[in-house]
Amino acid sequence: MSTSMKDIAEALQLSKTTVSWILSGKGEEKKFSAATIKRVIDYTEKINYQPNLLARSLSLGATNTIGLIIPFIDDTFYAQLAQSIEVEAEKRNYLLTVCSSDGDSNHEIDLIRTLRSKQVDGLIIAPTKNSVQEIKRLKEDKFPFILVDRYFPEIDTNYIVVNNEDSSCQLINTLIKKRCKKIALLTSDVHLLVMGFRLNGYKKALKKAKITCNPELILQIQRNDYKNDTIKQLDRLFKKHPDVDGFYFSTHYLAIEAIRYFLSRGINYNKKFKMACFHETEALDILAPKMMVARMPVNDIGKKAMDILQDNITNKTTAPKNMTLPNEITNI
Amino acid sequence: MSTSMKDIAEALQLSKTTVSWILSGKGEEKKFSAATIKRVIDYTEKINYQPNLLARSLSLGATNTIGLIIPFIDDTFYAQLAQSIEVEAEKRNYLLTVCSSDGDSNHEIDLIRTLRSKQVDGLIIAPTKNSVQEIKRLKEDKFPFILVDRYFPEIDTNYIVVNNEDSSCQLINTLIKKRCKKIALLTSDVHLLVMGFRLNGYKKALKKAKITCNPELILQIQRNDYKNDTIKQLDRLFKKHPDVDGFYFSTHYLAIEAIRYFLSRGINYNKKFKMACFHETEALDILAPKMMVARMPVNDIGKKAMDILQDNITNKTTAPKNMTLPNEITNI
DNA sequence: CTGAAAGCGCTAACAG
DNA sequence: CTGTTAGCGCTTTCAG
Repeated sequence: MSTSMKDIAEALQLSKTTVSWILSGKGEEKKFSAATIKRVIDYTEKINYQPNLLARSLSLGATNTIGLIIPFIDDTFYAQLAQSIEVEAEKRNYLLTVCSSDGDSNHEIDLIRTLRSKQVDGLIIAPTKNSVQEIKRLKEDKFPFILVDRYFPEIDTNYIVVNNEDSSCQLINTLIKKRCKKIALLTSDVHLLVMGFRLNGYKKALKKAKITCNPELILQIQRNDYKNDTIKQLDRLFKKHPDVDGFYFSTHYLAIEAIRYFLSRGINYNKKFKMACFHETEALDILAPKMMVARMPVNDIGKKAMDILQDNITNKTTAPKNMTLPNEITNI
Repeated sequence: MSTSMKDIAEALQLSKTTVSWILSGKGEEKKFSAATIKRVIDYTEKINYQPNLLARSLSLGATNTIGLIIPFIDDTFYAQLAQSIEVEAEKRNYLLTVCSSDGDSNHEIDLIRTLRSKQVDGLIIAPTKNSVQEIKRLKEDKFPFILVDRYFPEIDTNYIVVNNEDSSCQLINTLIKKRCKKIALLTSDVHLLVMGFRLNGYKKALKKAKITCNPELILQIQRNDYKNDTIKQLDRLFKKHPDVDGFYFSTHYLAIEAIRYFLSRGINYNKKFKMACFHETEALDILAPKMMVARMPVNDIGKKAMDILQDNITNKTTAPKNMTLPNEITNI
C-alpha cells in the first residue's frame, strides 16, 4: 500500500499529529520549528506522499466533491453545460464528478443514491422525469442540490431554467414578422414539461398574431425512433399542407433531422422556409445560415448553479432559490 | 447527520456487527434468525438507510469507482467515448467519474493526483502531452490505469489506440483511386504524435502511388486560433495551388471549418474535390455526403479499455497490455 | 446465533 | 513546540 501519515511520522520520529498539522499548512500557526517543518515537507516531497482523501473526508465530514447528473453526456448541450460547471466547480475548489443517467429515471435515482452515499457535498441534477420521489427525499433530508434545465413545479427547490415559453414566443414572432402564415412545430415526447412550455410559447405567439393554431402542424416526434418518425411525420405534413412556410424546431437534433429530410427530398429549405430552433448545434449555422435560434446561456447556468449550490452547502437552511434565465434570441 | 449503523444497532438493540453482517447480505450465511434479519431489513428500509461509502471504502480498501480523464468533454469524440466507457463501467459495477483536463497538462496532472488521493480503483486517461512524468509515476506505483487514444512510446503501459497511420493511408488510397493528383492535408498542432502518424500514412500512400509529396499542401492549423488560421492557410493554398483536387482532414473539426470556408468562398466543394476525414461529427454526412471517413471504434475502445483495466485492478502485476484497433474506413 | 474490539488513515481537542 | 487520544462509519476477526 501507499505510505500513510503514520509511516511518515515513524520515519521522522515525530507524532502523527505533528505531521498532520504541518501538512495541512498550519505549521507556522502552531509554531513548529522551521527545521521540523522543513524536514516534514522535504520528506513528503521526496517520497511523493499523497494523503488518503477518503480518510480525510471521513474525518472532516466533507469531500469537496460535487456530483453532476445529466441525461446524456454526448448531447452537445449537456456536454457544454458539464464543461461550464466543471470550470466553475474548479474555481471554488470542488472536484466535479459527471455521471449520465441515459435519460433513464431508475438509473438517475441510482446515481443520486450512490453519489449521496459517497458523501458528495452537493448535487447538480438535470432531471429526467420520474425521479420526483428521490428529489423530494433530497429536500426532506436537507441535502444540498440544485436542478438545472428542468424542474418540478410541485416541489419548492433550488433550480435554474430558461424562459422556455417566452423565448419560444419570441422566436415565433420573428417568423411571423417575416410573413410566415403557416408555421409547423416539431417537438419531442421527452422533457414534456419543457416541451410544453415551448409549445405554449408557440401558441401564444400565433394567438397574438391572430393566426389560428392548426394541430396538424404540430408534430410530436418519438424520441426513441426520431429519425424514422421525423421522415414519416414530415411526409404526412407536406401531403396535407404543401403550403407550410415556416418551421420551428423545439430542439436542436430535430432541426438537423428535418434538414436531413429536406435534402433527401430535394427541398431548397433555406429559400422556401423561415426557420427557428431552440438550442443550436455544431454546423447548424452552415446548414441553415438564416435560422433564428434561442441560444442557451450555458455559462450563466453553470455559474449561477454553482453559486446557489455553494450557498446551499454552507448554509443548509436557506430558502430555495430559483432563477429563470433568458435566452439570447438571434440569427444564428 | 444521517443515521449510521450504530444508530440502527441502538434502535434495534443489536450490535453494530449484526447489522453489518445482515446488511452486507451475509445474514443467512452467518445464520442469524430470520426474525432478526427481517427486523433489520425492515427498519433500514423504513428509515431509508444509506451506508456511508466513504467509511466502507476506507475499511475495504476499494471504492468501486474508476476515474476517466479526457481533454475536452464537449468534443463529440470524447463525449461518445465517455458515454461508452460509462456503460461498460456500470456493467462491471463501477461508478465512473468523468473529469476533463481542458487539454492542459497541469490540470491533467492535478486530476490524476486528486483521483488517486480519492482512492479510485483505476484510471482511464486520454492524455494531453506533457504528463509523461505523472504517468510514469502511476506505473512505478503499480497503480492500475490505461491510456486511450494516445500513448507514450517511451513507457510500456496499458493502452488502446487506433491504427492511425494505416487508416490514414487507406483513406488517401481511396482518394487516389478516385484519381486525385493533388491532395491537401489539414492537420493540427495538438496531439502531435497522433497527427504525426496520420501524416505518415498520408505520405506513405502518396509514395506508393508515386505522387511526390509537396510540403506546401500540408497545412498545420494552430489549434488556439483554428477558425482564423484555417481561412488564412486555405486562402494561401488556393492562391498557389488552384488545382488541388483532394482534401484530407486529419480531424473532424478541421473538416467542418474547411467546409465553412468553402461555402464562404462559394466553392462547390462536393463536386470539385474528393475528401476524406478522420473521425466524423454530427451533420458531416449532410454537408459532405461523399466524404470518406475513418470511423473511431468508440464502443470497442470503451469495452476493451474496461476489460484491460479491470484485469489490471484485480491482478496488479500483469504485464502491460495494449491494442491497436482498426478504424472502419467507409463512405460516410 | 450475537457481540466486543481492533483497524482503515486522517483530524482535532486537550494536555503537557 | 509536540504528543496522546478519541473519533469519523464501516468491516471483520475472534470469542463466547
